Parts: sequence; structure tokens; C-alpha cells
Amino acid sequence: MKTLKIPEATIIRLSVYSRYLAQVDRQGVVTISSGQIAAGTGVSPAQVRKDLAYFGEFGTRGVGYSVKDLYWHLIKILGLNTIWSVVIIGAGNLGTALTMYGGFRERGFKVVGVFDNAPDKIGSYLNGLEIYPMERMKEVIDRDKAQIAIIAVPAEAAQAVADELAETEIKAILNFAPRVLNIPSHIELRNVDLSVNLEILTFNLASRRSLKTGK
Amino acid sequence: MKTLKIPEATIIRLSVYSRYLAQVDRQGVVTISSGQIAAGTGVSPAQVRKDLAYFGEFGTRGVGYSVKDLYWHLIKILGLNTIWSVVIIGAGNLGTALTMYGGFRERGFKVVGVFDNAPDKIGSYLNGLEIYPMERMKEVIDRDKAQIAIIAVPAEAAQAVADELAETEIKAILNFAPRVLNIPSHIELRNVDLSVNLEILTFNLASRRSLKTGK
DNA sequence: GAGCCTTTGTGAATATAATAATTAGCTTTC
DNA sequence: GAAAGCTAATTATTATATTCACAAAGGCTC
Repeated sequence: MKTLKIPEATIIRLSVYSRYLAQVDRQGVVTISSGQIAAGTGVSPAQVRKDLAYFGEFGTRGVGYSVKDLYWHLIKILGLNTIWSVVIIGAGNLGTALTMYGGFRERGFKVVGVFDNAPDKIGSYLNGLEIYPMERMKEVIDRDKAQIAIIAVPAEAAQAVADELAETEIKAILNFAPRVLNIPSHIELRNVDLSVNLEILTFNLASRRSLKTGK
Repeated sequence: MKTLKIPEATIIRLSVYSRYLAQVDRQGVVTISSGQIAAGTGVSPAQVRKDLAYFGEFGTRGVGYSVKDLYWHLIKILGLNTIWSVVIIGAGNLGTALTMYGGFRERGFKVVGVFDNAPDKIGSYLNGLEIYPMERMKEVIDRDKAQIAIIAVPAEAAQAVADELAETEIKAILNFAPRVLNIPSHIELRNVDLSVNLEILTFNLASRRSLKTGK
């Protein structure tokens, strides 16, 4: 085992490559070169080969890569060769959208529970899944062996939810609340801040503008 | 003007710092040190100071930073001291959620138009905003001087939307569709792939597991 | 106001990642 | 079956980002 520090940027790209491979596979392409993958995903060919090299040798020189083979290797590497059970905490706009989002299902994620504590939401259905009160979270996580939790509650409520999750068997948390969370180190944490992404754009626009006006 | 290559990671952190400062400001904190900011946002104190140093000297030695002052400096740097008009393309689950999302409004983003071409959606309202057919996109962007577009359509439709946007005055695109987009270089592009974020988690879980089992 | 404490700002050192250049290996062609 | 042409794998180089360590500067105490 030589999993010696894979850059996170590499993992992100592997995920993008795998999705691109699925696409060209559907189009009937059998073999593909690093250069073609690079063109299709907006990176350099050297980068593609370097990323793959962390995990083994998947291609044949002079030929390229088998689309199907490489795809499955990447799926395996990303841990997507099994179905992951996910719970979503918060059934507001974002929580609802994430629950319904087809992109997750496509990649092997199965939402097994949605929780909220707004009385008007509890009991209604999303995608055939009943919204449960927060109190039932632990029970469902336990019953369905959910390993991943998605936090989609308002910022103020996020830490309390994280504390509750810390007492369950949850292995990883994807946090959409714009708040830094404190969680025990055995739980993987990843933050997605939707506003940050817009703000990177505005920073670029703003500084480009100030460049043009010379100040 | 010496805006010589600011790392993107720095911009992301500035955005996080600013949100944290808003939070402690509401709690009445007047002065704060780099160490406290670091503790509150999960980075190192040196990193905080280095990030700020790209843009000037905002603190006083021996004391720290004025919470309010630093906050406004960051808001200005991020380009958030003005209101940005945003259009959202796609009124599916994600598009709807983003339109309703309060986090954007909080940071100075104003959604001025939502577009879709599903007949059952056109004409209905989101947050007091009527969903228009795609054909009216250019007209609205022009009328409201929208500078940012958010793509929230299925992957297959994303490139066509991008092509249409390229013919407008849009300055930046935030793309939620899991597809690499081809756009002219004068438009800023940023991709947010929700599945990728889950897959980074599963990669970590999967490789951690394989570490434990020794293979 | 001298000395001590604190915290910033920064240049140097370290670590990390991306790019470029090289080597190795498979295929096809004649 | 040798040579030419591709393309993967690997190594070296360059660029980028983070951490470290300390000098400079403000405030506080006595």
C-alpha cells in the first residue's frame, strides 16, 4: 500500500475524467488517449497521465487507454463501486433540491433519509421518501447503515446538527452551511459554500475592472 | 496596481474570513487577532496574515485587527460592495433552490431572472419572480444589466445555454452542470460539481478502509 | 520613558503541485 | 523483422503555496 499523499486536485480531476469517460463510452468510443481526455476535460495531457500514475498503469503505450477499463478503474479508485447510503439533514430549498438531484443517484449515492423539524414539512414526501423529524435521525442512520450525511440547514443550526451526527456511525459529512464546523477527527468533513463560488467570480470581475480603470 | 497573481485558495479563505468577521461582529467583538480568526476558520495564523498581506496592512501590531474595518476591506476586495445582478438558467430542483437561497441575497447578489423552457414551469413564480421562457433570456440580461449567470440545467443542455450566454453581455458564469463547457475567454467560468464533492469523501473513505484492511 | 508583552508583517525555508522533457514500449508498415 | 511513429510512464524542472521564524511596531506597566 503506497497511498502516499494524493493531491486533492488529482481526486477532483479523476472524478471529472470518469464522468467524461462515461460520456464517450455512451458514444461508442473504445480507446482514448491522454490527449483526448485532456481536450475533453480542459487539462493538459501530462496532467492526465500524472494523475493516473498515482494509482498504477492503465494504458498501453502507442495505443492509449481502454475507455471501459479506465472508467471502471476510476470508479473503483473513487470508491464508487459500491452504493453509499446518504442522509440529508434539512428539507429547505437546498435540502429538497439535493434529495431530488439525479446526479447523485447516477453515481451510486442513495438517499435513505431526509430530516427537518419544521412541523409543516414532517410527514410530506420527497421522491417517495418521507421527511422525518430530527429525533429519528440516529435511528435511521443506524438502521440503514448510512455513512454519509449532508448538512443543508441554516448556518445557525449547523453545529448542533454536527454534534448530533458525531454521536452516530456517520463516517463523512458534506456541509453546505456557511459555517466552520467542529467535528471529531474520525469523521471526514468537506465544506461546499455556494456563495464562495460566486464571490470568486466577483473578485475576478472586480479586480479585472480595477485593472482596466488603472487603479 | 500590483495584483500579481493572488492564489485562488487565498480568495476562498478571504470569503470565509469575511463571513466569520460578520459573525463575531454581530456578537459585539471589536478587535480580533490573526490567531483568533485562524481558530474560527480552521487555518493557521500565519496563513491569515499572509492572505491579508497581499492586499495591504490592515492591522496594528500588538493589538490585532478592527473587526468592522477588516470586514469592510474584505468585502471591498471581494467586490461585494456593490449589488450584482444574477440570472439563473434552469428552474428544476437546483435552479429553484438557488433562486430561493437566502445566502446569495445576504452577500449582495440579486436574482433578476429565472429561465426554463418547460411549459408547466413558465409563468409560475419563485420568490415573486416569474419564470420566463429561455427566449427572453437575452432581453432580461440586457434590460437588467445582469453580469453573472448561473447554469442549473441538465448536463446535455448546458453547452447550448453557454453558447447563448456567450452572445450576451454576461461577464461570468457559475456552472452547476457536470459537463466541461466551452466559452469565450472574456467570460469568467467557474464549475461547481456537487457529485465531485461527495466523491472526494468516498475516495477518502475507500482508501482509508483499504488501509485498515492492509491492502 | 524604559522595559516588557503582544501581535503584525515579511523574507526565507519548506512543502506541494504542475509542467516539461525524457525514456520505454507497443503497432504497424514495408 | 527492422524501422518509424505513437503514446504511456517516469524523471527532472519549474512554479506555486504554505509554514516558519523573527524583526518592527504599537500598547501597557511601573
